[in-house]
Amino acid sequence: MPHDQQRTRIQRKNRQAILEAALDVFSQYGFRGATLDQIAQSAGLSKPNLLYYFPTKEAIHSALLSGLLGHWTAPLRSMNPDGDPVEEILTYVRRKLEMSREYPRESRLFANEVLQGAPHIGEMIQTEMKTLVDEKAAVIADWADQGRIPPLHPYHLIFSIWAMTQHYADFDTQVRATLGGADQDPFPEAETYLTTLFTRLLNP
Amino acid sequence: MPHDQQRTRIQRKNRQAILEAALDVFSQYGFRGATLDQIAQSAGLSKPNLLYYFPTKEAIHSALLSGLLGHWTAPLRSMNPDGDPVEEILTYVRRKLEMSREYPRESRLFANEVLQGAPHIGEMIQTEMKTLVDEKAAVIADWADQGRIPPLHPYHLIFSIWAMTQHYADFDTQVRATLGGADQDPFPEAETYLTTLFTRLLNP
DNA sequence: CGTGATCCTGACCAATTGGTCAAACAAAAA
DNA sequence: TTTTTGTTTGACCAATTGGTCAGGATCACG
Repeated sequence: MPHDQQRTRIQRKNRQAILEAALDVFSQYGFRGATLDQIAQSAGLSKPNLLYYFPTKEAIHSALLSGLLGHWTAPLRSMNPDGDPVEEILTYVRRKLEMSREYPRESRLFANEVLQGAPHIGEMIQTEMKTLVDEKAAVIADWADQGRIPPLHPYHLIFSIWAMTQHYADFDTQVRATLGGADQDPFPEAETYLTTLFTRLLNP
Repeated sequence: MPHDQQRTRIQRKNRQAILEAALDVFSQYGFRGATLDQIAQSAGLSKPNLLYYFPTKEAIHSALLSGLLGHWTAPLRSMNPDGDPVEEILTYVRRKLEMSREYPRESRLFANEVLQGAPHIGEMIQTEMKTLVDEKAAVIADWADQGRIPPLHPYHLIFSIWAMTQHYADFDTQVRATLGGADQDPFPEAETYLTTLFTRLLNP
Protein backbone atom coordinates (compact mmCIF):
# COMPACT_ATOMS: atom_id res chain seq x y z
CA MET A 1 0.00 0.00 0.00
CA PRO A 2 1.81 3.11 -1.19
CA HIS A 3 -1.07 5.37 -0.23
CA ASP A 4 -0.19 6.07 3.38
CA GLN A 5 2.85 8.22 2.83
CA GLN A 6 5.34 9.00 0.14
CA ARG A 7 8.18 6.73 1.07
CA THR A 8 10.41 5.89 -1.81
CA ARG A 9 12.04 8.10 -4.38
CA ILE A 10 10.05 6.47 -7.20
CA GLN A 11 6.80 6.99 -5.39
CA ARG A 12 7.48 10.65 -4.89
CA LYS A 13 8.38 11.11 -8.51
CA ASN A 14 5.43 9.21 -9.94
CA ARG A 15 2.82 10.62 -7.60
CA GLN A 16 4.08 14.06 -8.55
CA ALA A 17 3.90 13.27 -12.27
CA ILE A 18 0.37 11.94 -11.86
CA LEU A 19 -0.86 14.99 -10.01
CA GLU A 20 0.76 17.25 -12.57
CA ALA A 21 -0.89 15.36 -15.44
CA ALA A 22 -4.20 15.21 -13.62
CA LEU A 23 -4.11 18.96 -13.14
CA ASP A 24 -3.76 19.37 -16.88
CA VAL A 25 -6.60 17.05 -17.72
CA PHE A 26 -9.08 17.79 -14.93
CA SER A 27 -8.70 21.54 -15.33
CA GLN A 28 -9.47 21.31 -19.02
CA TYR A 29 -12.29 18.78 -19.10
CA GLY A 30 -13.73 18.69 -15.59
CA PHE A 31 -14.03 15.58 -13.46
CA ARG A 32 -16.46 13.62 -15.57
CA GLY A 33 -14.94 14.72 -18.83
CA ALA A 34 -11.45 13.60 -17.86
CA THR A 35 -10.35 10.01 -18.43
CA LEU A 36 -7.79 7.88 -16.65
CA ASP A 37 -6.20 6.99 -19.97
CA GLN A 38 -5.60 10.66 -20.69
CA ILE A 39 -4.05 11.24 -17.30
CA ALA A 40 -1.94 8.09 -17.49
CA GLN A 41 -0.65 8.94 -20.94
CA SER A 42 0.07 12.53 -19.95
CA ALA A 43 1.97 11.27 -16.91
CA GLY A 44 3.92 8.75 -18.98
CA LEU A 45 2.52 5.75 -17.11
CA SER A 46 0.30 2.83 -17.96
CA LYS A 47 -3.22 2.95 -16.62
CA PRO A 48 -2.76 0.02 -14.23
CA ASN A 49 0.40 1.62 -12.97
CA LEU A 50 -1.42 4.84 -12.37
CA LEU A 51 -3.99 2.92 -10.37
CA TYR A 52 -1.16 1.47 -8.34
CA TYR A 53 -0.51 4.92 -6.92
CA PHE A 54 -4.08 6.12 -6.59
CA PRO A 55 -6.91 3.67 -5.97
CA THR A 56 -9.56 5.53 -7.95
CA LYS A 57 -10.15 8.47 -10.24
CA GLU A 58 -11.79 10.33 -7.39
CA ALA A 59 -8.74 9.80 -5.20
CA ILE A 60 -6.56 11.64 -7.71
CA HIS A 61 -9.06 14.44 -7.94
CA SER A 62 -9.37 14.75 -4.18
CA ALA A 63 -5.63 14.67 -3.64
CA LEU A 64 -5.24 17.46 -6.17
CA LEU A 65 -7.93 19.68 -4.71
CA SER A 66 -7.05 19.32 -1.06
CA GLY A 67 -3.36 19.70 -1.82
CA LEU A 68 -4.02 22.91 -3.71
CA LEU A 69 -6.53 24.60 -1.43
CA GLY A 70 -3.93 25.98 0.96
CA HIS A 71 -1.82 27.34 -1.84
CA TRP A 72 -4.84 28.84 -3.53
CA THR A 73 -6.08 30.75 -0.51
CA ALA A 74 -2.64 31.97 0.55
CA PRO A 75 -3.08 35.53 -0.75
CA LEU A 76 -6.24 36.07 1.26
CA ARG A 77 -4.71 34.40 4.29
CA SER A 78 -1.76 36.79 4.22
CA MET A 79 -3.95 39.88 4.24
CA ASN A 80 -2.71 41.70 7.33
CA PRO A 81 -5.29 43.19 9.73
CA ASP A 82 -2.67 45.59 11.06
CA GLY A 83 -1.60 46.93 7.70
CA ASP A 84 -2.99 49.87 5.78
CA PRO A 85 -6.47 48.83 4.57
CA VAL A 86 -6.27 50.15 1.02
CA GLU A 87 -2.77 48.82 0.58
CA GLU A 88 -3.66 45.43 2.01
CA ILE A 89 -6.66 45.02 -0.28
CA LEU A 90 -4.74 46.26 -3.31
CA THR A 91 -1.95 43.85 -2.55
CA TYR A 92 -4.48 41.06 -2.23
CA VAL A 93 -5.97 41.95 -5.60
CA ARG A 94 -2.58 42.01 -7.25
CA ARG A 95 -1.44 38.76 -5.73
CA LYS A 96 -4.71 37.11 -6.69
CA LEU A 97 -4.34 38.33 -10.25
CA GLU A 98 -0.79 37.07 -10.28
CA MET A 99 -2.09 33.65 -9.23
CA SER A 100 -4.43 33.67 -12.21
CA ARG A 101 -1.51 34.34 -14.49
CA GLU A 102 0.89 31.88 -12.88
CA TYR A 103 -1.56 29.10 -12.05
CA PRO A 104 -4.43 29.22 -14.53
CA ARG A 105 -4.90 25.46 -14.40
CA GLU A 106 -5.48 25.54 -10.68
CA SER A 107 -8.02 28.29 -11.15
CA ARG A 108 -9.87 26.32 -13.81
CA LEU A 109 -9.78 23.20 -11.68
CA PHE A 110 -11.61 24.97 -8.90
CA ALA A 111 -13.90 26.70 -11.38
CA ASN A 112 -14.91 23.39 -12.91
CA GLU A 113 -15.54 21.92 -9.51
CA VAL A 114 -17.63 24.80 -8.21
CA LEU A 115 -19.52 25.11 -11.49
CA GLN A 116 -20.79 21.58 -11.01
CA GLY A 117 -22.00 22.31 -7.53
CA ALA A 118 -18.75 21.51 -5.72
CA PRO A 119 -19.67 17.84 -5.24
CA HIS A 120 -16.16 16.93 -4.08
CA ILE A 121 -15.11 19.98 -2.08
CA GLY A 122 -18.42 21.29 -0.85
CA GLU A 123 -17.42 20.28 2.65
CA MET A 124 -14.09 22.07 2.45
CA ILE A 125 -15.76 25.25 1.26
CA GLN A 126 -18.23 25.17 4.10
CA THR A 127 -15.51 24.69 6.69
CA GLU A 128 -11.95 25.83 5.94
CA MET A 129 -12.85 28.29 3.20
CA LYS A 130 -15.78 29.79 5.04
CA THR A 131 -13.76 30.16 8.23
CA LEU A 132 -11.05 32.04 6.38
CA VAL A 133 -13.50 34.30 4.58
CA ASP A 134 -15.45 34.98 7.76
CA GLU A 135 -12.25 36.01 9.46
CA LYS A 136 -11.09 38.32 6.70
CA ALA A 137 -14.55 39.75 6.15
CA ALA A 138 -14.55 40.70 9.80
CA VAL A 139 -11.25 42.50 9.30
CA ILE A 140 -12.67 44.43 6.36
CA ALA A 141 -15.79 45.25 8.34
CA ASP A 142 -13.59 46.62 11.11
CA TRP A 143 -11.72 48.81 8.66
CA ALA A 144 -15.04 50.13 7.40
CA ASP A 145 -16.31 50.75 10.93
CA GLN A 146 -13.19 52.75 11.66
CA GLY A 147 -13.88 54.84 8.57
CA ARG A 148 -10.62 53.76 6.95
CA ILE A 149 -12.43 52.48 3.88
CA PRO A 150 -15.96 53.14 2.64
CA PRO A 151 -18.72 50.94 4.06
CA LEU A 152 -18.80 48.16 1.49
CA HIS A 153 -20.30 44.73 2.03
CA PRO A 154 -17.17 42.78 3.02
CA TYR A 155 -18.26 39.41 1.61
CA HIS A 156 -19.29 40.83 -1.73
CA LEU A 157 -16.08 42.82 -1.84
CA ILE A 158 -14.19 39.56 -1.56
CA PHE A 159 -16.45 37.90 -4.12
CA SER A 160 -15.82 40.72 -6.58
CA ILE A 161 -12.08 40.33 -6.16
CA TRP A 162 -12.35 36.60 -6.78
CA ALA A 163 -14.58 37.14 -9.77
CA MET A 164 -12.46 39.74 -11.50
CA THR A 165 -9.10 38.14 -10.93
CA GLN A 166 -10.10 34.55 -11.65
CA HIS A 167 -11.92 35.71 -14.75
CA TYR A 168 -8.58 36.22 -16.45
CA ALA A 169 -7.64 32.60 -15.86
CA ASP A 170 -10.99 30.88 -16.29
CA PHE A 171 -12.15 32.87 -19.31
CA ASP A 172 -8.74 33.45 -20.81
CA THR A 173 -9.94 32.19 -24.18
CA GLN A 174 -12.77 34.69 -24.30
CA VAL A 175 -10.63 37.56 -23.06
CA ARG A 176 -7.96 36.99 -25.66
CA ALA A 177 -10.44 36.39 -28.47
CA THR A 178 -12.30 39.57 -27.59
CA LEU A 179 -9.17 41.66 -27.36
CA GLY A 180 -8.26 40.57 -30.87
CA GLY A 181 -4.50 40.38 -30.98
CA ALA A 182 -4.36 36.82 -29.73
CA ASP A 183 -0.70 36.98 -28.88
CA GLN A 184 -1.14 39.99 -26.65
CA ASP A 185 -0.88 39.43 -22.91
CA PRO A 186 -3.95 40.89 -21.19
CA PHE A 187 -2.50 40.74 -17.70
CA PRO A 188 -0.53 44.01 -17.56
CA GLU A 189 -3.59 45.99 -18.62
CA ALA A 190 -5.72 43.99 -16.25
CA GLU A 191 -3.49 44.88 -13.36
CA THR A 192 -3.60 48.55 -14.24
CA TYR A 193 -7.37 48.44 -14.57
CA LEU A 194 -7.96 46.58 -11.32
CA THR A 195 -5.57 48.85 -9.45
CA THR A 196 -7.45 51.89 -10.72
CA LEU A 197 -10.81 50.33 -9.94
CA PHE A 198 -10.01 49.43 -6.34
CA THR A 199 -8.10 52.63 -5.71
CA ARG A 200 -11.12 54.68 -6.75
CA LEU A 201 -13.45 52.35 -4.86
CA LEU A 202 -11.57 52.33 -1.57
CA ASN A 203 -10.37 55.91 -1.27
CA PRO A 204 -12.90 58.45 -0.02
CA MET B 1 -35.58 14.74 -42.14
CA PRO B 2 -36.96 16.85 -39.32
CA HIS B 3 -33.79 18.91 -39.05
CA ASP B 4 -34.47 21.56 -41.67
CA GLN B 5 -37.28 23.37 -39.94
CA GLN B 6 -39.75 22.81 -37.18
CA ARG B 7 -42.78 21.73 -39.11
CA THR B 8 -45.18 19.76 -37.07
CA ARG B 9 -46.62 20.42 -33.64
CA ILE B 10 -44.94 17.31 -32.22
CA GLN B 11 -41.57 18.36 -33.57
CA ARG B 12 -41.81 21.78 -32.00
CA LYS B 13 -42.76 20.30 -28.66
CA ASN B 14 -40.08 17.61 -28.60
CA ARG B 15 -37.26 19.77 -29.88
CA GLN B 16 -38.14 22.25 -27.19
CA ALA B 17 -38.16 19.56 -24.50
CA ILE B 18 -34.78 18.28 -25.69
CA LEU B 19 -33.15 21.69 -25.62
CA GLU B 20 -34.58 22.35 -22.17
CA ALA B 21 -33.25 19.02 -20.87
CA ALA B 22 -29.92 19.51 -22.60
CA LEU B 23 -29.55 22.90 -20.95
CA ASP B 24 -29.97 21.24 -17.58
CA VAL B 25 -27.44 18.53 -18.26
CA PHE B 26 -24.82 20.38 -20.29
CA SER B 27 -24.77 23.31 -17.89
CA GLN B 28 -24.13 21.03 -14.97
CA TYR B 29 -21.63 18.56 -16.38
CA GLY B 30 -20.11 20.24 -19.41
CA PHE B 31 -20.11 18.80 -22.90
CA ARG B 32 -17.98 15.74 -22.30
CA GLY B 33 -19.48 15.05 -18.91
CA ALA B 34 -23.03 15.03 -20.23
CA THR B 35 -24.56 11.86 -21.65
CA LEU B 36 -27.29 11.36 -24.20
CA ASP B 37 -29.07 8.98 -21.85
CA GLN B 38 -29.28 11.71 -19.23
CA ILE B 39 -30.64 14.22 -21.68
CA ALA B 40 -33.10 11.74 -23.17
CA GLN B 41 -34.40 10.71 -19.79
CA SER B 42 -34.68 14.29 -18.61
CA ALA B 43 -36.61 15.13 -21.77
CA GLY B 44 -38.90 12.11 -21.35
CA LEU B 45 -37.79 10.49 -24.58
CA SER B 46 -35.93 7.35 -25.54
CA LYS B 47 -32.38 7.78 -26.75
CA PRO B 48 -33.09 6.71 -30.33
CA ASN B 49 -36.04 9.05 -30.39
CA LEU B 50 -33.83 11.88 -29.22
CA LEU B 51 -31.44 11.10 -32.03
CA TYR B 52 -34.36 11.31 -34.41
CA TYR B 53 -34.59 15.02 -33.69
CA PHE B 54 -30.88 15.83 -33.45
CA PRO B 55 -28.35 13.81 -35.42
CA THR B 56 -25.54 13.96 -32.84
CA LYS B 57 -24.70 15.10 -29.35
CA GLU B 58 -22.77 17.99 -30.78
CA ALA B 59 -25.78 19.11 -32.78
CA ILE B 60 -27.82 19.51 -29.60
CA HIS B 61 -25.01 21.44 -27.97
CA SER B 62 -24.54 23.72 -30.96
CA ALA B 63 -28.25 24.36 -31.31
CA LEU B 64 -28.39 25.35 -27.65
CA LEU B 65 -25.41 27.67 -27.77
CA SER B 66 -26.21 29.47 -30.98
CA GLY B 67 -29.84 29.81 -29.99
CA LEU B 68 -28.85 31.37 -26.69
CA LEU B 69 -26.09 33.72 -27.77
CA GLY B 70 -28.41 36.47 -28.92
CA HIS B 71 -30.47 36.31 -25.78
CA TRP B 72 -27.36 36.31 -23.65
CA THR B 73 -25.78 39.39 -25.15
CA ALA B 74 -29.02 41.38 -25.25
CA PRO B 75 -28.19 43.57 -22.23
CA LEU B 76 -24.93 44.74 -23.72
CA ARG B 77 -26.55 45.21 -27.12
CA SER B 78 -29.17 47.49 -25.64
CA MET B 79 -26.63 49.83 -24.05
CA ASN B 80 -27.54 53.17 -25.59
CA PRO B 81 -24.71 55.43 -26.86
CA ASP B 82 -26.99 58.46 -26.58
CA GLY B 83 -28.01 57.84 -22.98
CA ASP B 84 -26.35 59.04 -19.82
CA PRO B 85 -23.06 57.13 -19.49
CA VAL B 86 -23.23 56.28 -15.81
CA GLU B 87 -26.88 55.35 -16.04
CA GLU B 88 -26.35 53.22 -19.13
CA ILE B 89 -23.51 51.29 -17.55
CA LEU B 90 -25.35 50.87 -14.26
CA THR B 91 -28.40 49.62 -16.12
CA TYR B 92 -26.21 47.19 -18.01
CA VAL B 93 -24.73 45.90 -14.76
CA ARG B 94 -28.17 45.45 -13.22
CA ARG B 95 -29.61 43.71 -16.25
CA LYS B 96 -26.60 41.43 -16.46
CA LEU B 97 -26.95 40.53 -12.80
CA GLU B 98 -30.63 39.88 -13.35
CA MET B 99 -29.70 37.48 -16.14
CA SER B 100 -27.47 35.60 -13.72
CA ARG B 101 -30.38 35.23 -11.35
CA GLU B 102 -32.98 34.36 -13.95
CA TYR B 103 -30.86 32.21 -16.23
CA PRO B 104 -28.07 30.62 -14.20
CA ARG B 105 -28.05 27.51 -16.38
CA GLU B 106 -27.34 29.55 -19.47
CA SER B 107 -24.50 31.29 -17.66
CA ARG B 108 -23.00 27.98 -16.58
CA LEU B 109 -23.37 26.56 -20.06
CA PHE B 110 -21.26 29.35 -21.48
CA ALA B 111 -18.87 29.16 -18.55
CA ASN B 112 -18.29 25.46 -19.11
CA GLU B 113 -17.73 26.03 -22.79
CA VAL B 114 -15.28 28.89 -22.36
CA LEU B 115 -13.47 27.11 -19.52
CA GLN B 116 -12.62 24.31 -21.89
CA GLY B 117 -11.22 26.69 -24.46
CA ALA B 118 -14.48 27.39 -26.30
CA PRO B 119 -13.98 24.50 -28.74
CA HIS B 120 -17.52 24.79 -30.09
CA ILE B 121 -18.15 28.54 -30.05
CA GLY B 122 -14.66 29.93 -30.49
CA GLU B 123 -15.64 31.11 -33.93
CA MET B 124 -18.77 32.87 -32.65
CA ILE B 125 -16.76 34.67 -29.98
CA GLN B 126 -14.21 35.87 -32.49
CA THR B 127 -16.88 37.21 -34.83
CA GLU B 128 -20.30 38.16 -33.44
CA MET B 129 -19.21 38.57 -29.85
CA LYS B 130 -16.06 40.50 -30.66
CA THR B 131 -17.90 42.80 -33.04
CA LEU B 132 -20.43 43.65 -30.37
CA VAL B 133 -17.79 44.25 -27.72
CA ASP B 134 -15.68 46.33 -30.07
CA GLU B 135 -18.68 48.49 -30.82
CA LYS B 136 -19.65 49.02 -27.20
CA ALA B 137 -16.06 49.51 -26.07
CA ALA B 138 -15.82 52.31 -28.61
CA VAL B 139 -18.90 53.91 -27.09
CA ILE B 140 -17.37 53.73 -23.63
CA ALA B 141 -14.10 55.15 -24.94
CA ASP B 142 -16.03 58.06 -26.43
CA TRP B 143 -17.70 58.74 -23.12
CA ALA B 144 -14.31 58.75 -21.45
CA ASP B 145 -12.85 61.06 -24.12
CA GLN B 146 -15.69 63.48 -23.51
CA GLY B 147 -14.87 63.45 -19.83
CA ARG B 148 -18.26 62.04 -18.93
CA ILE B 149 -16.75 59.06 -17.13
CA PRO B 150 -13.20 58.50 -15.86
CA PRO B 151 -10.67 57.13 -18.34
CA LEU B 152 -11.01 53.41 -17.73
CA HIS B 153 -9.90 50.70 -20.10
CA PRO B 154 -13.21 49.99 -21.90
CA TYR B 155 -12.59 46.31 -22.61
CA HIS B 156 -11.52 45.54 -19.07
CA LEU B 157 -14.47 47.50 -17.77
CA ILE B 158 -16.73 45.18 -19.73
CA PHE B 159 -14.76 42.13 -18.57
CA SER B 160 -15.13 43.19 -14.96
CA ILE B 161 -18.88 43.53 -15.39
CA TRP B 162 -19.07 40.07 -16.93
CA ALA B 163 -16.90 38.62 -14.21
CA MET B 164 -18.76 40.07 -11.25
CA THR B 165 -22.27 39.45 -12.49
CA GLN B 166 -21.74 35.97 -13.90
CA HIS B 167 -19.89 35.02 -10.74
CA TYR B 168 -23.21 34.90 -8.91
CA ALA B 169 -24.55 32.33 -11.36
CA ASP B 170 -21.43 30.28 -12.05
CA PHE B 171 -20.15 30.14 -8.48
CA ASP B 172 -23.52 30.19 -6.79
CA THR B 173 -22.60 27.17 -4.70
CA GLN B 174 -19.50 28.85 -3.34
CA VAL B 175 -21.24 32.15 -2.72
CA ARG B 176 -24.07 30.56 -0.77
CA ALA B 177 -21.77 28.24 1.16
CA THR B 178 -19.52 31.14 2.11
CA LEU B 179 -22.37 33.37 3.17
CA GLY B 180 -23.52 30.66 5.54
CA GLY B 181 -27.28 30.87 5.62
CA ALA B 182 -27.77 28.62 2.63
CA ASP B 183 -31.39 29.63 2.19
CA GLN B 184 -30.51 33.29 1.92
CA ASP B 185 -30.72 34.91 -1.50
CA PRO B 186 -27.42 36.71 -2.23
CA PHE B 187 -28.76 38.68 -5.19
CA PRO B 188 -30.33 41.68 -3.45
CA GLU B 189 -27.10 42.38 -1.56
CA ALA B 190 -25.12 41.77 -4.74
CA GLU B 191 -27.15 44.37 -6.58
CA THR B 192 -26.62 46.91 -3.84
CA TYR B 193 -22.90 46.20 -3.75
CA LEU B 194 -22.43 46.37 -7.51
CA THR B 195 -24.46 49.55 -7.74
CA THR B 196 -22.28 51.15 -5.08
CA LEU B 197 -19.11 49.89 -6.72
CA PHE B 198 -19.87 51.21 -10.17
CA THR B 199 -21.37 54.43 -8.89
CA ARG B 200 -18.17 55.18 -7.01
CA LEU B 201 -16.07 54.04 -9.92
CA LEU B 202 -17.82 56.05 -12.63
CA ASN B 203 -18.56 59.31 -10.87
CA PRO B 204 -15.72 61.79 -10.60
C1' DC C 1 24.80 -12.52 -4.03
C1' DG C 2 19.91 -13.48 -2.74
C1' DT C 3 15.61 -12.31 -1.04
C1' DG C 4 11.82 -9.73 0.07
C1' DA C 5 9.47 -5.53 -0.96
C1' DT C 6 8.28 -2.46 -4.37
C1' DC C 7 7.02 -1.39 -9.01
C1' DC C 8 5.06 -2.36 -13.50
C1' DT C 9 2.51 -4.73 -17.26
C1' DG C 10 -0.71 -7.26 -20.56
C1' DA C 11 -4.75 -9.36 -20.59
C1' DC C 12 -9.04 -8.95 -19.08
C1' DC C 13 -13.82 -7.35 -17.28
C1' DA C 14 -18.49 -5.36 -16.75
C1' DA C 15 -20.66 -1.13 -17.52
C1' DT C 16 -21.45 2.80 -20.19
C1' DT C 17 -20.77 5.59 -24.17
C1' DG C 18 -22.58 7.74 -28.81
C1' DG C 19 -24.92 6.03 -32.48
C1' DT C 20 -27.58 2.69 -36.05
C1' DC C 21 -31.42 0.22 -38.02
C1' DA C 22 -35.35 -2.27 -39.32
C1' DA C 23 -39.69 -2.60 -38.08
C1' DA C 24 -43.77 -1.14 -35.55
C1' DC C 25 -46.78 2.57 -34.51
C1' DA C 26 -49.49 6.91 -35.00
C1' DA C 27 -51.28 10.99 -37.74
C1' DA C 28 -52.78 13.14 -41.50
C1' DA C 29 -53.95 13.30 -46.46
C1' DA C 30 -56.09 11.09 -50.16
C1' DT D 1 -60.34 3.61 -45.77
C1' DT D 2 -56.23 3.44 -47.79
C1' DT D 3 -51.87 5.49 -48.35
C1' DT D 4 -48.46 8.37 -47.17
C1' DT D 5 -45.91 10.69 -44.01
C1' DG D 6 -44.13 11.33 -39.59
C1' DT D 7 -42.86 9.31 -34.99
C1' DT D 8 -41.23 5.84 -31.70
C1' DT D 9 -39.09 1.73 -30.17
C1' DG D 10 -36.18 -2.53 -28.93
C1' DA D 11 -32.40 -4.78 -30.24
C1' DC D 12 -28.00 -4.10 -31.43
C1' DC D 13 -23.02 -2.31 -32.24
C1' DA D 14 -18.15 -0.87 -31.74
C1' DA D 15 -15.56 1.97 -28.85
C1' DT D 16 -14.44 3.69 -24.48
C1' DT D 17 -14.95 3.87 -19.63
C1' DG D 18 -13.07 2.91 -14.65
C1' DG D 19 -11.09 -0.77 -12.58
C1' DT D 20 -8.97 -5.79 -11.51
C1' DC D 21 -5.53 -9.34 -11.29
C1' DA D 22 -1.86 -12.62 -11.71
C1' DG D 23 2.51 -12.59 -12.72
C1' DG D 24 6.85 -10.54 -14.18
C1' DA D 25 10.48 -6.97 -13.66
C1' DT D 26 13.18 -4.08 -10.75
C1' DC D 27 14.77 -2.21 -6.68
C1' DA D 28 16.86 -1.80 -1.90
C1' DC D 29 19.11 -4.11 1.53
C1' DG D 30 21.26 -7.72 4.37
